Amino acid sequence: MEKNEISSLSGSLMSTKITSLLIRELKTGIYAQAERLPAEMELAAELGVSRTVIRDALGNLENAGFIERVRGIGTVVNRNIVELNSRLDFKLEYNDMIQGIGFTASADNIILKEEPADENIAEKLEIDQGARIVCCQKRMLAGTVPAIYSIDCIPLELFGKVNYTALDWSQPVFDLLSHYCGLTILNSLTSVSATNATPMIRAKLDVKEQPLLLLEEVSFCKLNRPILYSLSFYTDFFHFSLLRKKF
Amino acid sequence: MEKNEISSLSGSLMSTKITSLLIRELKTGIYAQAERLPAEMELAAELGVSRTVIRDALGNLENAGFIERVRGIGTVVNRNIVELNSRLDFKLEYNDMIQGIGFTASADNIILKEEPADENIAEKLEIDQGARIVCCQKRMLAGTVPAIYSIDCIPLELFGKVNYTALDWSQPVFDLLSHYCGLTILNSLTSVSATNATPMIRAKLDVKEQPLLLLEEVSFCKLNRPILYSLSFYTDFFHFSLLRKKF
DNA sequence: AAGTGGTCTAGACCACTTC
DNA sequence: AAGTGGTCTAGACCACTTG
Repeated sequence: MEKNEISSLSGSLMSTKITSLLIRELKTGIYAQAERLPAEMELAAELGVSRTVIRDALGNLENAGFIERVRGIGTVVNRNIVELNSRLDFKLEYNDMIQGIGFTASADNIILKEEPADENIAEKLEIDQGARIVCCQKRMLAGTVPAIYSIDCIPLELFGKVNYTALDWSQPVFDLLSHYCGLTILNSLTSVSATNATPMIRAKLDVKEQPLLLLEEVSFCKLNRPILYSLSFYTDFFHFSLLRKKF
Repeated sequence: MEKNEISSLSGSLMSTKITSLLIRELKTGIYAQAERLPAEMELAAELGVSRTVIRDALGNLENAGFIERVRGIGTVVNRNIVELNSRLDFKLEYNDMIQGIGFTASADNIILKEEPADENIAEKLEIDQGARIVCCQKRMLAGTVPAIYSIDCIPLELFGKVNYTALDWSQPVFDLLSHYCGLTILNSLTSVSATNATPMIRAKLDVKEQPLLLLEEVSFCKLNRPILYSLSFYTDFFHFSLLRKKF
């Protein structure tokens, strides 16, 4: 963990860089076996930043449940939570989720359409009803096992002059939005439910009796701007974890 | 929003008190219509605390998705998120969840048992396999509609000299743990899935085809100490929302 | 008594957006 | 140029836990 590593980290703010660094060190680095983190003043000195920045970063880690800070004791690591990999409260691309548990991700059965927005989608994406949206349905595989069926809807206007039909929609939608629309997804507001879905989706996911987990979500970029509406159907291939906090 | 209100707020740390205050003001108080919050220096002056504390509190609000802080612009309120009421990433007692959406909460079909912990529960609660646990099953109603079936398991030793069979188990388990064991639940690690449950549970919840949402959770008090293992089966009476963040 | 995190002061400069 | 949030300095004291 050297100072010069920090400048190359993701994130524009120093505290987010330190946050990422500490998460990495907690998961697989020099704190991979640690039950405590060093004192705030120590960390500040080691990483060459002020205690302010360290406290910001530790605050982020605490919010994510990775650590607990206790007066008089120190910064205690919560290993149960550091070691989780499929967290429902973290927004990831489908590919990253699949790779995160050690499988090769791929997509097939891709259907690309352009449609007018219905009332529901128009409201969610804050666009006019009837405005054109691009809808991409696909099936995601983990290795050879079908694991997710997704329907992603994006306002056509976000593509500007880009011809969306020429893009490779087997790529993660996050990447398309980032490369061709210059938009970065920061978070998503998600509704969770259990469903039997449609016979078509059940067939594609190769399930029989078993119900599916449905995530209906609106994804936002900077300043709460909605840019993506999606439905994702999950088989029990994934075991989603979630930290629920008292407020 | 007066200074003397602050001292009576919940939480021991000043920043958590300010956090609660600001959430209340954002939901139903003087910022209920606000698109922005005042500048940090202004808030600090108004509330009689330093900018440090304000920044801690705003950090909490940002982490919960209520606001976004932008350099050069200010603190922007995310009304979509402030106005949510059933958040899956917030840990609430069943009663509070039901009352939160405007219904009267009650419990029936209560079954109380004492059992030895099986391997799974022993591991989750960090107790010896075979150690005695108290299991309380019940059905929660929203008004007259069955909405949740829950199974709560607590290590017997936590009750010390208290005779648990004499307690009123229609009360929230949080309250029993707090009053009789002196333990406060801070958060829970939850596994989310879709299930058809058992015929008994389906019958009690009065559902036909519709699958249920299952939350399997371990609840923790201070220093990551597990004190409660529970299974909760939810009908589609609840519409759970969740903020998923990119990290 | 020593060490920890939580709060505070009273500034300062930087990066960014808006006017 | 003015105002915002992000970072920083160089301290200080308090509340709490441990030796």
